[in-house]
Amino acid sequence: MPELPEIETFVRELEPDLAGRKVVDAAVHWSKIIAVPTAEEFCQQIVGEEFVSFGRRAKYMLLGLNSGATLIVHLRMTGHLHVLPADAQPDKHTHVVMRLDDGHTLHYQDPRKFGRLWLVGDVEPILSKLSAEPLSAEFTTKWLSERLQSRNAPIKALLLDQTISAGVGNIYADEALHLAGIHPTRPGASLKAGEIKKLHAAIRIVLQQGIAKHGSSLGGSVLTNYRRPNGELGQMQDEFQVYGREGEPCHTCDKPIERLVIAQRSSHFCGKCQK
DNA sequence: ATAAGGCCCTGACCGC
DNA sequence: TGCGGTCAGGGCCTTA
Repeated sequence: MPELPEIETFVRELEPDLAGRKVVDAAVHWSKIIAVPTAEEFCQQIVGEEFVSFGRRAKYMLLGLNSGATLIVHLRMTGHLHVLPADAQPDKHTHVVMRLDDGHTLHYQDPRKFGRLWLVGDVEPILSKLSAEPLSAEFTTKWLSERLQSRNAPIKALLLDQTISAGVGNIYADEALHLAGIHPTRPGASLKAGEIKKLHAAIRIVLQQGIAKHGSSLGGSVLTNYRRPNGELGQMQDEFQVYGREGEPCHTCDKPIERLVIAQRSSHFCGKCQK
């Protein structure tokens, strides 16, 4: 599923194709995919806009437009944004089509229909609750420590909380906990200072590795939930130590990787390396 | 305030 | 081969 590294890859690789392009026509085929404004207003307002800046906040793509408005895209589970030739036919999972002034079209596809698009003048109301960017200087060990203290929920659940570690999802949470040697069921408040320091470092390391590997791609079907904008697969899945490896030997100690459901999400961990 | 559970969706997968 | 049931899962909402 697309998490911070996947979204970062998306934004970086979309920029060369979208920078300076103007939207000349837009159609929405499934209206709920537009969170703000209405689908009709979206189609009217996006026409004439030019893509001028490309950013990311946590798992949100921020596509800046020449009017000052921002097109925010969240891919959730199975969303894709692709720049395609003009004659590319929308398939049954294509919910938004934007025709560009250079003859290409921008398609938003999403089999699960969980993703959302916002077209707004002010991004703040949508992004205001997010924690600091985990790769920024603002995200310190102290910052993380303050948000874990007095929390009794399992650390795995807390890492998925976007007000604690923004941009971290199920995969990178499992990988970070393994790298830090921390068991996913540990209550947040039970972590010692040294463990939080290790966890803080581990979050940054796995996210940076994910970006370097252009994200992770899983599955081999239409639900292959992440591809780079050019259709290529990411490479991070080859580096996983625990995620999706239930029953396979831990690369460190050979003990089979275990799986447990925590906060309605599957968690993968090594019972020997993670205390 | 925190924590837990439900909901949105539908392709994949399993058992019969 | 076909059918029904179950699962996955991010973020938001409701409930306790």
